[in-house]
Amino acid sequence: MESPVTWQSVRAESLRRIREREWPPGAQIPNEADLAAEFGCARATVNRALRDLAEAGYLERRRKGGTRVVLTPVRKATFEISIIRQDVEGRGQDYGYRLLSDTLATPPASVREALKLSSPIAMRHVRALHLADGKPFCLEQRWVNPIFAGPEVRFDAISANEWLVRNLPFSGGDFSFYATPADASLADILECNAGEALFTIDRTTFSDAQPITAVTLTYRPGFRMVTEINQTGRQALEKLQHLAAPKLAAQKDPPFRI
Amino acid sequence: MESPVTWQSVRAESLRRIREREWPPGAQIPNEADLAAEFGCARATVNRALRDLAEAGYLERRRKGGTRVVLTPVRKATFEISIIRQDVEGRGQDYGYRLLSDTLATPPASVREALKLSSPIAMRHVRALHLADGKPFCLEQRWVNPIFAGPEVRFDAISANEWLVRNLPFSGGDFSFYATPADASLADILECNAGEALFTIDRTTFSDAQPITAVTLTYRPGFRMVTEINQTGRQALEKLQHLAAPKLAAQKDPPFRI
DNA sequence: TGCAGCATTATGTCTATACTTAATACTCGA
DNA sequence: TCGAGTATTAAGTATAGACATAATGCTGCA
Repeated sequence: MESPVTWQSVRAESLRRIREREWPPGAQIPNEADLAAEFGCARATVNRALRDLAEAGYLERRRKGGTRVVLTPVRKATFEISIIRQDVEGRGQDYGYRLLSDTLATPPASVREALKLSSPIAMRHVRALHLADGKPFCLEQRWVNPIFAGPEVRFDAISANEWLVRNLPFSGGDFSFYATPADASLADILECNAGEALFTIDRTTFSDAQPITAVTLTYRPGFRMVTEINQTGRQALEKLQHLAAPKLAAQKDPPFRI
Repeated sequence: MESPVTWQSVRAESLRRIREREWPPGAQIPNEADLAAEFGCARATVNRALRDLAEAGYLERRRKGGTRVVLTPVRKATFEISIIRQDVEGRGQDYGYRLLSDTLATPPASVREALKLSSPIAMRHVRALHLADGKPFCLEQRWVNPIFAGPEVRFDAISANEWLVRNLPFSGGDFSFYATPADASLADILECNAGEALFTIDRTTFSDAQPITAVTLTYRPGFRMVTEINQTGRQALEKLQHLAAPKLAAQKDPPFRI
């Protein structure tokens, strides 16, 4: 009895050919129908495998144009952005939270621009400190559109970070990551020296073009954000050995957390 | 004539139900067969749509357990890691490159550990500066395993970054991002003030458990790494209107570059 | 009561077939 | 020679049916 050729095994074998330059960078590979015939499986199975490799950045596919190995592979790294409490607890540390201020004010031009606000409406300005093992971990400075979280929503027991993720999930936006020097105020809050280099994340969030929130997260000195490369790893290699004894194979998406 | 129900339209309608809490967080959703019947399509089509939403982090699926909406959505941000030259050119700036040093030396313990080297073998230590519009953009400090790039490979015209990506692509590894203060040497090279906060990336690369390289990329002050959230966007909404008039729909993966 | 083992169930996947769509390549006429 | 229009190609997707697999949960025995 022949065990079926799985799409993972087709992916594994294809990846081996790419890695070992049997299919060199820039080259066109055989079309799905031919590969299906070679592997002894249905075209849909080949399609699934090659589509996966294309999503991972190994191949480029075009209708009629066929499939080719990318010239300069653009590797993809994926971050899982979890709420800060989960992040701290995931490090095995005690999580703490302290609301510093919560006022209504007109955001500065930079924030209005990031949120694509034409008129200078008043927004909630929330500042809060996240603690790990009792020590400052991350300062959250946030502008919240009061339409989404009016004054009845208090951020003294639960952070705006967590409230928003729980209550307005599934929204879009963008991130930017950079380094800032600690000014006197930041140094005071994060209990570090003025001038220290701090890892910082800016994030804006929208719901269907409506601005929800803009936040700056400033982490304590020494913080690192870690991820693994999107390595289509090692699995399902046994299946195609009658073809070419694949050495490496495939596991999907082992992403990381910040 | 009935136009066929596409998997994108099923994804769009499902996403709408998630967003509008018709399928609230934590709830179990109907099984594939039922949804296929409801939507009037094949189960495979529903499978494709729900699998996509699961990959995007909206749903959790388990055999026999069924499919449920995740409680706290862990958003995924995807970076495309391109070579530095492409990154600079993509900003519309002139790219320049200068090799600073290229020696053989024993890497320090921290690097040996990151590369999982048991014995202190000699590696190539390469330092080079990437320029944008003639000004320092990024300092590359790299340890390269000479097994993969011996002395015959020169890094004076093409950067190690680019040579490795072109010649040893498709390898795995990990990243970490953090902020460092500029010491005197960094300040000198990057033409900034000592003590300035610099965005830094550490990266290690392996090929099948063999260490290839460990690199530290230190960017000039003001550098920002930008990405968009993995927003399953807006498309293919017209198809299921006889069902429930979806408002939002789906476009896949708009990732960014560093 | 407790647990081993089996029945059930929902997702995962493969197949074969058909049709759609994007894009290249070719043809033919100006 | 060029360019418009058409034929062809390869990927994209839908479908029905079948079987595989992982987990749950029930049953019955100890």
